[in-house]
Amino acid sequence: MPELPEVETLRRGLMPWIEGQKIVGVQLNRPDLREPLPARMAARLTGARLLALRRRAKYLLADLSSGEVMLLHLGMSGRVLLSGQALSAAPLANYYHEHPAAQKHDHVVMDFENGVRLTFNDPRRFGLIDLFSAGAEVGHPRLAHLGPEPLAPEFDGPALAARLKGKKGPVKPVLMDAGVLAGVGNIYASEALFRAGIHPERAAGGLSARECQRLAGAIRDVLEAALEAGGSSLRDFQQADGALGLFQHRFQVYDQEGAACQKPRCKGQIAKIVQSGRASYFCPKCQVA
DNA sequence: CTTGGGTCCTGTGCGC
DNA sequence: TGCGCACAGGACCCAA
Repeated sequence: MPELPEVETLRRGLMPWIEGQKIVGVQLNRPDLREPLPARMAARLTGARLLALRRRAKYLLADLSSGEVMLLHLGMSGRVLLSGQALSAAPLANYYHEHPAAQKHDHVVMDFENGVRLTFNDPRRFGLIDLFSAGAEVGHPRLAHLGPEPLAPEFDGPALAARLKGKKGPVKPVLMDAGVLAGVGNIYASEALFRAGIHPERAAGGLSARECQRLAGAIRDVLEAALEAGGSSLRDFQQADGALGLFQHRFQVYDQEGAACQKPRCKGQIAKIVQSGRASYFCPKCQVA
């Protein structure tokens, strides 16, 4: 499910309930996700206090009082569920107040001292959990080679141009390369190119400074719009299953093949192509090759 | 070095 | 209604 806005929405949703809380119990229902779970994971987590919850790209990073950092990635199908009596007073509707019965693919369950329970569910198991000492974060193989954060204040047209320089491949898959730019996935790559009016098959390194300026702005705008939708869904949208971190968002091109282009006065029809094995959506009329 | 393709895994939705 | 297949929001690994 998750791209950067979903992960950030999840981080913001979890933070008030687990930050500063001590982990009092950890239940592991299988030894691995995509990779084996960290050695002695339950013992290493139990008794530690979760000091802060950060995000880098699509990774959540939890700083623990034990001096270790827990890294969590949701993969394609990962979800996090919060439950517990402590949430009864919450102004938020989309939490369980009682612990629900265990579901299929509930792989990791963590209980905090305030009674809040965090459940990680991931059918496809492309998710990842790692645990390492804080000093090992810089240089962690999953984090060391990530590109810049698109929501960081210093990310702008020239910064994007520098990342795309010399890249001969089509811009859409290049945008999805986490080493080029962190956190932009298949949905928002298409959405951003549409907003910027740039064809997904354009050579990444061939974009003009002006186009890079437009594209950088479009990436930031679409991510922020999704974040805003996530934030409001968190407050207002009650999900049937209580799952946190997902929200309905109206995409302008993603999964909209055949729909009318939403740009004013454009009579185009959204098209779908496959690039590097992933679906890309665009308007052939206003995104010129 | 880049780039494209295969791979991990389960669930869902579509066409027949 | 059942069955088989294509495809799904990520990201690594490897061959060319």
